[in-house]
Parts: sequence; C-alpha cells; structure tokens
Amino acid sequence: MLTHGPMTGYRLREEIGSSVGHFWQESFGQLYPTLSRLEDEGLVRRAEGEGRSSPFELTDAGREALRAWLAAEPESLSPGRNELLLQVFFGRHAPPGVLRGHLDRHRARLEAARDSYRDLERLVAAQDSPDRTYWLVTVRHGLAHVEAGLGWHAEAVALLDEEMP
Amino acid sequence: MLTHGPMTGYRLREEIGSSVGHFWQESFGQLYPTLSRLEDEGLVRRAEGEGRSSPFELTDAGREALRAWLAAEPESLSPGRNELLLQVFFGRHAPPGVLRGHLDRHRARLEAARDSYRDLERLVAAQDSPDRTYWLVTVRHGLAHVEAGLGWHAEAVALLDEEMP
DNA sequence: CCCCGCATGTAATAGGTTACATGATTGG
DNA sequence: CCAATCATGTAACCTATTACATGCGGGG
Repeated sequence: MLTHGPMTGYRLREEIGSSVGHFWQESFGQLYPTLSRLEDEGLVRRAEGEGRSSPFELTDAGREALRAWLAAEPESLSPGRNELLLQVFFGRHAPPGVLRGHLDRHRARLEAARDSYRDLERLVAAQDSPDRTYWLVTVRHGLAHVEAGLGWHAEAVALLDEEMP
Repeated sequence: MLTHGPMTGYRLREEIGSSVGHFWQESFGQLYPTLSRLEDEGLVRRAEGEGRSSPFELTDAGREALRAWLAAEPESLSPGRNELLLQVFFGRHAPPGVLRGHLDRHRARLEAARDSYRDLERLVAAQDSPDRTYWLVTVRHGLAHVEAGLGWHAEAVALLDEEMP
C-alpha cells in the first residue's frame, strides 16, 4: 500500500479499508507490530515526519520484496465457513419459514453489496490512474460473486418452495 | 451431523469432510473438546458401544438446541482474505506475465472444482432422501460461485490484455 | 476548554490448526 | 504378525480480533 506514497499506520488502515477492504483487512493489533517488523527487516523506513507523525515509506529492498511477493504463488484461499449454508444443509429440521427468512435477509445484504460495488465500479472506472484496470478487475470480482449469490438465492427459493409449498 | 445417526468423533469428521466440507470444516483438535463440552451440557450422550468405540448420539435437549441454532441469525460471513485479488490489485508492479500465470492456474483450480461439484450434484440429485433438496441447494451454491469465478477469469484476462498487449 | 479525530501501541482473548502421543482392531 | 485404519485426546503454536491505555493537536 505504500506504493501509493508514504503513510502513517493509521492512514494505512484507512487506505486498506477503502480500497482492498472487500477481500483483505488488517487490524491495528496486526498493523503496528508488522510495521515494526518490516522496519527491522529494512523493507520500510520512517520518512521525515512533517508535524507530529512519522509516516512510513518503502525502501528499495521493500520494493524488491513486493515484486517477489507478486511473483509468488498465492495462498489458495480455503473455502472458509458459511453458517447460512450449514443451516440450509440441515434445513429439514428447521421450524417452517425460518430458512426462508434467513435467505431473504441474505438477499437484502447481497443487494446492498451489489449497489456499493456498482458505485465503486463507477468510481474506479472514472479515474485516470495506471492502476485503474487492476483495481477494476478486483471490483468486477466482487460484483460477479454477489450476482452469483443473487442468482443462487432465486434458485434456492424456487427449489425449497417445491419442497414445502 | 448426528441427526444422520450415532457416530464416533472420527466418523463425524469423515462425514463432515464428505458432505459440508466445501463450506465448513472441523479439525480433531476442535472436535473432541467440543464433543466433551456438548456431553457436559447434555446435548449429546455416548450411545451403547457395540465393539470398541463409543459413538455419540443426540439427546432430546440436543435436538432442541439444533432447532434453536437453525432459527438463529447466521453469522454474516466475513469477506475473508483473497491473496490472488491482492496480487491483482497491485499487479502494476508485477513482472510481466506473472499475473497471467496466477490467473490461469486459478482457472485450472476452478475448472477442477466445477467438475467435482457437478459429480456431487449428480450424486445428490440421484438419491432419495428427505434432505435431498436442502443438500442440492448447497451444492448449487458452490457451483454458482465457481462458475462466477470462471466468468470473472475470462473478463479479467480480457481487461488485462488490453492493458499490456 | 473540551471533544473529536489522528496516532501508536499493548494485553487479553479467541479461535483454530498442526503435530504429537497413544492404542485397539482387522485384514492381508 | 505387520501394516493400515479406526479412534481419542493433548500440547504447542499461530494468527487475528477486541479492548484497553495513552497522548497530541485543532476546531467549535
């Protein structure tokens, strides 16, 4: 994230939240110790602090480490846990109507997410930055999955309605 | 999972892996302590052990707890972390071709996952169980998301190829 | 002058995985 | 009889979140 320019840890977290927040997040309890470690390893250094704070900036070694990380095979993301799906799986034992409620509230969350992805898409598409296409691709990922979720919802409701009319 | 019948902890984990494994997984280090806790709480009990092992079975209180959990609002799943997307986001700094390699290997993994979901779908669709529809819905979820991922891959490659022809 | 936002950090805790240790049973 | 599988559990470790503690500076 420091390729965007020198930043304090606090600022860094804001930047993370407003750009890669949909698929990556860091807490302060993680950020500050990590920054110290990176400083020890010579990958970042404290820039001249104008005012009170001391922002961090990338060193040449840091830029090199970034390139190395980009070339490394990404951790194939584990499926993670999805409690809603677990409830669907055992749905036969649920009181009537309960599952439908879970699914409909899920759809509402997906629709809200779709709206915010669309806003973000417009925002990214409009800007003139060398990063533009890369960022757009990550937004399209979010959008594609949210839309898949909405399609699944419709199908799920149809299938389950047959079951218990 | 004990609604399927009494089971040992070992068996339970196998069952988890082969049914809800795509969206939920448990390790032994988690399973055995949890079973002990559930026994203390009176939600499961050790069934008559035919042979060496002592399988667990649901108590009435356990079945009631299952219904209560099914009615509870599911933990809205956190976005999680996706290292591939992070690499795409910072892709401008990557050596040429590297990103494309990551994406193509990702596609191969998705295609393999799609195949195994399709197999599973046939398997579930063919069986005659009161749980059939519920299970099918969870499989369709996996399939929908894998297919969304494949669509995204094609789009991503197209967008990035414009960028660096 | 007081509150809010910027800023840094630590401690407690949670949640989970991996590795280790152990032993019984069974099929080849 | 030996290897693989079934079976149970614990200990170490790791990763990350939450809460807590602290302080500065600027605007109302």
